[in-house]
Parts: sequence; structure tokens; C-alpha cells
Amino acid sequence: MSGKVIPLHDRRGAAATKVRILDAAEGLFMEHGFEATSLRAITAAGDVNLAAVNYHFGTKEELFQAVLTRRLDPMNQDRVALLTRLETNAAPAPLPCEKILMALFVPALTLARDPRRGGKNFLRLLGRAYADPAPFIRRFLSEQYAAMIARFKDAFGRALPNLPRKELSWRLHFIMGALSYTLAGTDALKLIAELNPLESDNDEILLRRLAPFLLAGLLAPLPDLSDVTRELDGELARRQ
Amino acid sequence: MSGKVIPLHDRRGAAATKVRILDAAEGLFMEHGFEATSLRAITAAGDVNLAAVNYHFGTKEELFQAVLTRRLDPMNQDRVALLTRLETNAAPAPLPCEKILMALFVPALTLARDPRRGGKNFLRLLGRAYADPAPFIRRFLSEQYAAMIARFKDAFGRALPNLPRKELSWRLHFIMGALSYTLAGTDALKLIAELNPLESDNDEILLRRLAPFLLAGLLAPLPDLSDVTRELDGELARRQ
DNA sequence: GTAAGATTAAAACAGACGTTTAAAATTTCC
DNA sequence: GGAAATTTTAAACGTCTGTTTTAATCTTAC
Repeated sequence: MSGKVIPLHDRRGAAATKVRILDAAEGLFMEHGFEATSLRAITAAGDVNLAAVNYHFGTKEELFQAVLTRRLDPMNQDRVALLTRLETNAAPAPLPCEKILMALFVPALTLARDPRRGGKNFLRLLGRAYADPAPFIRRFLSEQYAAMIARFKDAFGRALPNLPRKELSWRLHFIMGALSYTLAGTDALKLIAELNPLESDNDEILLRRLAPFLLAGLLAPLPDLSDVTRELDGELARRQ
Repeated sequence: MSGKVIPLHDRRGAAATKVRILDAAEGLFMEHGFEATSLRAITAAGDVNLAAVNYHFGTKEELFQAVLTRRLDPMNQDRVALLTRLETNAAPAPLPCEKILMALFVPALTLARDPRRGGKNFLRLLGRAYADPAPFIRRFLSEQYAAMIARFKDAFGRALPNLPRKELSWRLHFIMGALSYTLAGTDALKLIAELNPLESDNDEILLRRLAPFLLAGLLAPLPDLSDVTRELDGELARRQ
């Protein structure tokens, strides 16, 4: 009856099992988070023996790190390479903020477009990893990102010579917050009723809206002089 | 020998046990997240019998919702009340964006200042809840926030009559992202090496930096006309 | 004071968890 | 082709999970 039988375990060479595990883990971690995803669920989804995870990766935590590293490492190298290229093109003038933001966003966009590199799913996972309280995830991310962040911080520092270093740190903090929340595609408050974020090829549109928003924030006047601060003072004083 | 014996379970009236559970759960959920916090850890921290959680709250999920509701409900009511007051003061002119942002931030600030209402810890918990993938948390938050969000969206709509409704939705999305990430105090990338967010009374300083940043983003020119978008197009085309 | 109701307590429930073990199967290499 | 190394398999490990049960204790009201 059935014309062709597709073998369940076709062509699993040496590394095939590792890839199957990574793929299955990527999807499930993305959907349920680290704690709520069991190794049994992963190995079942990847059609692999339960013990294979511990054999190939050691522990569940190491597996999670491997899932992240596989995509994150190339993407961050991509970001730094693009930044360097844009900078040398602009030299000796400092690279303006909007182009630095571009070097931050474009590699994420191209990754989101490429299903073979995890596509949008991986970016959702990444966005959620940022907010995960697990210490080993926090430690891992800060180590994995340290070099890239330092590089971009310097670039922004040159583009905004009059912005105090501390203020710049905060603004980068806000930028990473908005970016990770957006990439995670959570929208816990159902703000975007019309379209779901990172769905149906509207991811570019999303980042095209995000970039100008963040750029304006970066270029905002110093907070001490802002109206908001003074108003906030008054309102706080009135209440306590 | 011992002069005074302090009773372990002093003065636990009818509702005392519920409060003990809520307090302990608030701290542990904040620190480890929902999944990674066990009922045994909560009841041990609150010095309460294990079965008390199920007796008073039903399930672990209902306990989590109770922890959130206790603080969140008053805070959001506070936000809406403050917004309404500011609006009637400004009438018939529409309330400007910076004051709308104030109505969003000030109640969060006063909560952060009041240890009896959970203080900074609760805001950290809230920030993390936003990023949690658990469906029941997402559902709960969107229901709990729906009225407040709609109210603020309208206010912003009046303040920014020329901004398309869809664009406004996105910008509010970005704002909530930066806000929750900041409140969570995660800083996964260790961007703020100098000071830990939401620590040692610098929470106001934090929001005073955040507000001008977000205000500038809100008032940014429409993305279609921005340089970033055109540059982004070029860079993307060059790569594929 | 005593019956009725609400709360606490200790113990047990069945199931899921990450990890380990030891044998079987497969692949690699000479 | 056969020894050695690698990988897969099934089963079991002890521990932890949220929840339930049953009895004891405390509170309230008449």
C-alpha cells in the first residue's frame, strides 16, 4: 500500500545525533524555557535515546549552552565584523549611531531569515534566555557577549563624545531590554493585536520600527535637564 | 537558662498563614522563577506546613497569581487614577506624553519605595513574569493589564494625534520591553558594572534615566522616513 | 462546656526528573 | 576480517515534584 517507507533514522552519521538533539532542544527550550523542558521531551522529539544527551553533552545545562553557542557565536562575530567594516569605510570620521545600530541589527535579521540557522525560533529563545533567572545562563550570556558589547560600547562612545559614559551604559541597557523583549516575541500584554511579532515575515518590519525608536532614545538630551525629571520630582514629593 | 523563648509561630491569626506563604513565595519566585521554585522551599521559608499552600490557594499556579495580584492590582489602579487626575488638570488640552509616562512610572516608584508592599523585590518578580513562557502567566498578565493598557493607549493616542495607531502599539510594546527588562534588574550582559539596577536606593535614578530615553523614542519621526531604514535596506540587499 | 467549623499537621501518593550503569550494536582503523 | 573504540540501547538509580488524605488541633459561637 504505502509506496515509500521513510526510515525514521536515516543517515545518522557520527554527529547526526548531536544535531538532532540540538534541534529538538532548541525548539522546546524556546517554547517552554529551560526549567520546564525535560530531557525526556527533548530526546522524544529528536527521536533519540534518553542517555544520548548525557553521553554527548554531559549535563542538561551544558546542552543548553551548546544550543545557544551554536547560533550565538557566529552571529556576534558577524556583528563585530560588520561594525569593523562600516567603521573603516567611514574613517577617519566616527561611525554615526544609526550605522552602529545597523551593525547590531542586520546580523540578527539575516539569522532570522535563515531557517537553517534556527531562524526566528532561535531569536525567541535568545530573548527569553536574557530574562531567565538561572545563574548559569546569566553567567554564560555575559561571557559570551562580553567582547561584542565592549566593542559596540566603544563605537557608541566615539559617536556620542558628549554623552557621559555612565549614561551610555544605561542607554545600552535599555536598548538590550527592548531588543530582547521584542525578539522573544512575548507581548505578554497583547499590545500588538493586529500582528504577532516575528511571524509571517514581518520581522524586518519589526526591527525597522525598533531601530528608529532606539536611535531617538540614544540621541535624547541628558535626563537631568529633561522636563520629565522635574515633573517626577514634584509628583513624588506630593505623594510621600 | 534562656531568658526569653521566642515562639516560632507567634500570632498567626486567621489570615497570618496566607500572608506568610505569599511573602515567602514572592521572594523565592523573584529569585528563581516559577518553575524552579518548589512548594517545599516556599513552605520551609515561610515556616508553614507543606499542605497549607494547597489548602489556602488550591494549586501552585493559583498561588503565583495570588502573589502577583496582591501588588499588581493596587498599582495599576493607582496608575489609572493618577492618569485621570493629571488629565482633568490639563483639560481641555490633551495631556502631554511626558506626563502620561509619569502616570505609568510614579506608582511603580512609590511601590518600589515601600517595603511593606513588596518594594523592589516585587518589581523584579514582575519584570521576570513578563518574560516567562508559561501560558497561564501570559494569560493572567494580559487579563490583569488589559484595562490599564487600553486606558494609557488612548491617552497616548490623544497626545500623539499624528502617529498612526499601529505605530503607537509598537512603541508601547518597546516601552514595556525596556521597562520590564529594567525592573527585572537582570542585566544579563553586565552592562552596568558600576551599579546594580534597583539596588541601594538608586531605583529612582534608574527610572529618571529611562523616562527621557523612552520619551524620545515615543516622539521619534516615523520610521519610514528614517535614515536607518534606508541604510538597512542597502545592507540587507548587499548580503543576500 | 460543648458541638461545629476552620485550620494545621504528618505521612503517603503516584509520577516525573536528571543521571548512571552495563550490555549490545555499530563504526573505525590497520 | 577482526580488534578497538565509539555510539546506542534499555533499565534502573535515588531524589524531588505537586497534590491528597486522614487525623489532630485550634477557633468560633451558642
